[in-house]
Amino acid sequence: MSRDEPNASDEPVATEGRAGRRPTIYDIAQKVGLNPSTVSRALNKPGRTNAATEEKIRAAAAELGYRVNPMARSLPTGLTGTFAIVLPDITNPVHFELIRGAEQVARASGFTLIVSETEASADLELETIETLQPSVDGLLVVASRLADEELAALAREKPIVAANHSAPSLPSVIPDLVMGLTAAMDHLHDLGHGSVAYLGLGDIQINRARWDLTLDLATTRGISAVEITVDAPTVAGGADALRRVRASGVTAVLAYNDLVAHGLLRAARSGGVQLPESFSVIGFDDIFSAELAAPALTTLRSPLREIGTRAMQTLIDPERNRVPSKVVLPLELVVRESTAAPSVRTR
Amino acid sequence: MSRDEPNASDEPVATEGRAGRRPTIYDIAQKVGLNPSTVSRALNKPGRTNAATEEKIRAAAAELGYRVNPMARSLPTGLTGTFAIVLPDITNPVHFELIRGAEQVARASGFTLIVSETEASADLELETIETLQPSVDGLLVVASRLADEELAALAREKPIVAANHSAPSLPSVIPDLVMGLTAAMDHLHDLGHGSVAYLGLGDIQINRARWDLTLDLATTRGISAVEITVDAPTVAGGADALRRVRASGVTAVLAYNDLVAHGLLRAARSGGVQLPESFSVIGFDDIFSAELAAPALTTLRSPLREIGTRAMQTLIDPERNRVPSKVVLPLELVVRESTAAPSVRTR
DNA sequence: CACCATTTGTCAATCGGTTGCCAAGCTCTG
DNA sequence: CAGAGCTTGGCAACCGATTGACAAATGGTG
Repeated sequence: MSRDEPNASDEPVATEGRAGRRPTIYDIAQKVGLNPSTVSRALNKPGRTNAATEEKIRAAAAELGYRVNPMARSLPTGLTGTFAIVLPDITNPVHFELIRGAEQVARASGFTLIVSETEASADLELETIETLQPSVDGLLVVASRLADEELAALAREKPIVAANHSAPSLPSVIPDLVMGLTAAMDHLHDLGHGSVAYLGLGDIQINRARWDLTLDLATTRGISAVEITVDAPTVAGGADALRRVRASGVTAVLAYNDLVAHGLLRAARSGGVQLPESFSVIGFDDIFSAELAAPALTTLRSPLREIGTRAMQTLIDPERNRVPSKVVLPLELVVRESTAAPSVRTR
Repeated sequence: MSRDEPNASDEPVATEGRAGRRPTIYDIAQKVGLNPSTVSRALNKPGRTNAATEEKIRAAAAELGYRVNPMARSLPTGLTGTFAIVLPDITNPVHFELIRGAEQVARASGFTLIVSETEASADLELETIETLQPSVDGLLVVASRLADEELAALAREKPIVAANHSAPSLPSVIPDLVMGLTAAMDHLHDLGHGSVAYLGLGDIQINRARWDLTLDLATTRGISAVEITVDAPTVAGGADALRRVRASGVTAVLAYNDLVAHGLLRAARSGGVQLPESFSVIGFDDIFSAELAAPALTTLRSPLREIGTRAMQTLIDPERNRVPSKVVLPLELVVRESTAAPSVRTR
């Protein structure tokens, strides 16, 4: 099988298009002596051509190693066979499972997935969506920083589905905050906590929803609640918040996500602060590392994978992606070691 | 701002193409009274048209909100402005930073990134690459399961760069195994270990390279070495291996990656096995959760982000992506709590 | 056997850009 | 002021598919 052209010096190898370029439907048509349009129909419109003809064409296509050129196809049809997922931060483990869920559904249906990161910037998110729109059949926006009206305007161009946050004008797939936060507050209340700090992200929609609800549920139970804002939803952001948490005097903390909780745990450990003796911590999402931490993290398990799959299914289904439906998935409390009764100092 | 068409029942809203479709260069041409080809040149060939003309065209384009249609452009040029990254498992944190590095470089150069997962299957990887090829200008394959010859054959179609594993026929970007594993073995040797188990993945290229080298370095130092194969490079795979690790009687373990190491740590903790007293563990990659584990994981820090950026740079640069260059990046040992001298049982 | 209804394949336009070639218009020089 | 040389814009072909309209072929019926 040795290639017999090692003397390639004077060959037109420089440009990418080598002589034996990809076969097209014209090549197939010529080979079987039919019109290209017949080839196109044989390959894509079942029943539109004679079974024998179709078979002959398929055989020729297989022999030539033909593959449809998605770019060429998208021009007349306006359909690209591609979806994009737009998220604030690729490296946040929360998004991995979500991406995977979306990717698997897309691929199973023959679609390709473009992934794009917005670095948690609204401007960049807008720019990204606009740039991507001509190349895709729809978009999945995760934890968007854009206002509902902006998203609604963009969605007039191509369908958009919101994942992990709620956009009233769009179909959205979100975890059941009421269910999850109720369980978390009940848990703290049962343990005897009388105060809680919510470690949040400030003024973005997804964060507002959580804090408002937390406040409601806490006061209903006679628990005092304060909000402490972190700079970023990351380990570093959580670590930075330790001083303020301690200063606040609360006995329990509800973190915006597990990364923030992890940061708090790590800062506590390296600062010699005993957890959960000094204060309890509840995370959000249940990323894979939650159970690996010390102490293992009590957290709200978000059905990330399913959020991704359901969101992508909604996007693919033209029936549903236009109406602002809302899919709410269960959010369960997973109790591990980072929560305990307050003021039971072991030393 | 209330939309005045709630009575949409008889309107042609069903089909996606609404009346006010995207503007094209023909619209711009008409608006300024010039030929579409002039518009195309004004927008893309700096200096090819009169400055005044260009300005007029740009103004019209901006006013119309024109955006080039990537699909239409790719047809005559054969260039898509898109790259794909193909990896075995999206949810492995190892790949996050790598993806992010690649994505940032791609975006900074105006390219779009497609992400595709192969579920660690060679067949699926081949299928994926072939499917994606017509849609992209090149591919980044991470920890490929394909043989070098297969990759070389595929690379004749579109450029391919290998990341995190070495493919002799392709440009590759890899961590410096010799540097890293030497440091790891020196560390174990200094601590006084006389035996080590390598927790590997079996017969794939990236794993072979590590095990062969580990074996060399161990024997040179008079350390006995055995290979223990895990089913999957995951937390579950690592947890499963605990029994075999204990049975082997080694005092130290080198894991294929941090996920496997994490699994081992977790299984040990829940099984009441004290670490690092019973045996030391060294991971690979230094994913973000390594320092969060208990005990915090000693590991080889792989420059994931930089692997991603360098690989994407190589892919973008037509000078380099054809020659099988090899970029080797430093792999450093990060000592934390999971390694200690052997047989110093604290109890 | 004439005629109509289906099936099946062909023609040609189209999607939205890019680009080689050509010609008109301009400037500059001798 | 004629001619060379350069700049600038226009024409038309082309990339690889899809699809509406139509015609040829086929089969069935009275």
